[in-house]
Amino acid sequence: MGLATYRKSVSETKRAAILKAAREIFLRDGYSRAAMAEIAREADVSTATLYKHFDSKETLFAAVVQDAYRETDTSMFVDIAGKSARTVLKNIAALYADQQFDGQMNDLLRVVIAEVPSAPDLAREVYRNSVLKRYGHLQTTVEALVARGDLRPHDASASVRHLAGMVKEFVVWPGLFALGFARPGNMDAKIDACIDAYLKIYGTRPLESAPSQEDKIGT
Amino acid sequence: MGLATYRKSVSETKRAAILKAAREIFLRDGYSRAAMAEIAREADVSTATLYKHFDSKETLFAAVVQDAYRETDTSMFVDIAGKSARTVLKNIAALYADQQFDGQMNDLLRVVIAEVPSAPDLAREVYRNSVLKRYGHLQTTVEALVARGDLRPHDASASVRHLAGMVKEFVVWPGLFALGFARPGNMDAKIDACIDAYLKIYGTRPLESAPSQEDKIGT
Amino acid sequence: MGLATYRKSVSETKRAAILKAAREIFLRDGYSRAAMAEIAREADVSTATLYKHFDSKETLFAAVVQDAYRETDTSMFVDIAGKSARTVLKNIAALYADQQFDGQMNDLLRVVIAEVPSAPDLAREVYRNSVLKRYGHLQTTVEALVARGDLRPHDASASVRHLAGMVKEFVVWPGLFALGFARPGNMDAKIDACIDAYLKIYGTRPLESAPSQEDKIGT
Amino acid sequence: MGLATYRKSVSETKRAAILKAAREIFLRDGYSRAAMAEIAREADVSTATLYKHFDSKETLFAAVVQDAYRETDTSMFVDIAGKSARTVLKNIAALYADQQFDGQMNDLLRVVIAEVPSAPDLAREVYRNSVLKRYGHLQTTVEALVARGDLRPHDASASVRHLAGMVKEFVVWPGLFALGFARPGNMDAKIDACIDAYLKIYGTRPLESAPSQEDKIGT
DNA sequence: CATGAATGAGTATTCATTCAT
DNA sequence: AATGAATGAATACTCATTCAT
Repeated sequence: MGLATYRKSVSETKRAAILKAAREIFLRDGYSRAAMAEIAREADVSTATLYKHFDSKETLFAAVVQDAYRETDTSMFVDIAGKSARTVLKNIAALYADQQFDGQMNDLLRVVIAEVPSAPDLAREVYRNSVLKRYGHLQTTVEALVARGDLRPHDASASVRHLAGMVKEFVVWPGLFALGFARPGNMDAKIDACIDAYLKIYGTRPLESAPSQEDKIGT
Repeated sequence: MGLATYRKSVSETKRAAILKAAREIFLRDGYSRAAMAEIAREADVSTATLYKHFDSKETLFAAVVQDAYRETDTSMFVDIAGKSARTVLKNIAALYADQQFDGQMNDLLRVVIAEVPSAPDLAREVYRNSVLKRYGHLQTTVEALVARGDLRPHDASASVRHLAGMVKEFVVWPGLFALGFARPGNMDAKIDACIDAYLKIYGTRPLESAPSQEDKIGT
Repeated sequence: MGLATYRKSVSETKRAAILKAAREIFLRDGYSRAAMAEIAREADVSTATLYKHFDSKETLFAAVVQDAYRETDTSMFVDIAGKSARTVLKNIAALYADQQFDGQMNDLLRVVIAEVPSAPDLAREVYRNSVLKRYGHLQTTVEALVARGDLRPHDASASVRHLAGMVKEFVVWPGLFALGFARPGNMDAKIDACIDAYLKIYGTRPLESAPSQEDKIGT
Repeated sequence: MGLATYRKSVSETKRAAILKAAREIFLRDGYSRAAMAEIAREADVSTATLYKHFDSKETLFAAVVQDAYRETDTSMFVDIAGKSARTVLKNIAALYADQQFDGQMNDLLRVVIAEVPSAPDLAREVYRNSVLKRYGHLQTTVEALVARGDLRPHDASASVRHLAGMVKEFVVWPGLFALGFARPGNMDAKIDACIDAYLKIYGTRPLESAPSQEDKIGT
């Protein structure tokens, strides 16, 4: 049994190494240009071993994507107790931005989008499990804020998408068009401005602790 | 000269046929999977003729993209005279949506995004000439509405991106994750909701002719 | 008839332009890499016109070669009257060297040799009409020198090849291995040394006007 | 390790088969006309395997050339002890002729020369490692003969090239102009005549064991 | 169980030659 | 007679996947 355990752990190690290498290569080269042989070399395993773990290039890619989203998707629940609506929303947005930038989510998203014609199921799954699931979390939070009286009653399912759309405009969209798009210095101010806009519509208080954001916003 | 004219017209015809076929194949298969031979066959020319017109696969793809954007980018100026802010913004949004859906812009965008690692210049150019240029047009219009007193004075360069972000969330974003994403039936209502949100923040009048949109919005 | 003459002269002009362009391109790129389209462009004619004059690439190449050799092969007769054997042989060798270097003969030779597998007849013809014919001329001259008593009686058909072999070693051989091999500064001294060696064997006089060549020769 | 050894031997076998096939095809068709697919077929491997062993057509060709010269270049040292100058030189010349004819060196040389425009480095290397190196060996031998008193003191670096030039005239030169030029029956007599000429200039003894070569020489 | 050599189908690109005007 | 656009066959090279050891 000790042997079996040992073997299993070795196997798991290799699997992790393959996933790491594959992520790197897929992100750098895109799906089509990524070569299985290079992934194997980078992971320091033989191609045969690679195929022992993942049936095909497609399977491997799907695993890379799942793996990347597994790290992120649960972490967006926040405790609203003792925090203003603004603070809560800012925290969530900051978390989201962190994930996009630090986890190379934009690069990954780009590859997933690229493979829509040949892997439509994967893209749909990513959309559901990542995009829509986040909206769900956000909506739950927003509804809690409404219940607490920090936000006016409204259709939260629509408002969260408005908010998300505004934030993505700065956090995701430019990253789709450039490799390695990094967090600009004024990112926080831009996100603040989105939340301000949101609170102007749905907030119950005049403009709680509103920073004079208008002068900070430029391009 | 008759000969030259004849040849030119034949050549133009073939060029157009190639572009059409290339667009179709690129949109269907993505860049990497698209085969020059198939494009040639679809355009009913030989591969050599194809290469007479376009130096390489990359060049051809760039031409397809330019071609697609040429059809759209000039058409977003609207006359605001005699129209309410809401009407003006709705018209622009509708125009944008039309372009995205009818011109297969989402599919094209996906392919451009896919090629960021290998054709970063093309992507940057698309981002500039298409995305940013549209924001410029929209900003001009918004500033005119401000000048007319329909909107409150504000940083229009930021607000147009907020508006665009909200609209894209419904018009573009889902289209990146699915082949042939078509305009959903409730698209107009969703766009209306975005504009309502925008006018709630920047509008000068209470809520001019506001439709009760909230009950129409679901998923 | 005036018209016919005009046309003919135009045609001849074009033919000459094609030959000139073809020679240039063939010498620069070799046979296989030379492109008919580029030759036509360089000659400022259409490809169709090119094919009107020369049936095929092979035909054109053969014509280029014939043309090149036509300019040179008749000019090696020299008048021995009033000149020493040394002077006569030096003149001939100098003439030969001039032809090889100025007429780009080495480059041409290289292309002919390259095409032996696909154009054996052409190579054989070049060998006969150029190499062997020159030997014939040289032999005639040598026999005249023998008759005059400047050289000892011997098998001139063999001796001329020995002389030619020695000279080629310096004049032709290195040129086959390098593009654009130019006449080195010490070429004359090297040729003199070959002729000295020749005269040591076949000369009748001790060493008529022998320059102390040994110190000049190095590599 | 048994596995590694096995694989290595299989790999070496394939590599050798590829080199053999490539040599054959290159010699037969020349560089440009030779097709990698045909070489692979002839070697009974897939094209991919071929490319595993040799990065490109150029690399393969260079390897073929190196391989051919590796077989020959070390073998030209001869022991002069107890042999007359004539015998020594004859042995060397015979060795050289054997290499040229048996090793298909003339055919190979032709292909190398053909590729001068596109692979100048390879040609230069062949010239240095093969042509010039041989001259060096020959010069060493000649200087030993001078030291022993069999040849008169002279500039050996020049004289060996004269000798080589004379021999090449018969052994190499015609072979460049015809595919599969084989050793003619009178080759030995022709080579003898070259050595006779050489000894007439540089030999110290009247004409040791001189065969009456003059009647044997024709064309 | 791991290996890495071998596969063969697939692709972008070139070029000698023809033909409708 | 001259044009130059069009052809289609040919070719170097790549890569996901398999299999004998």
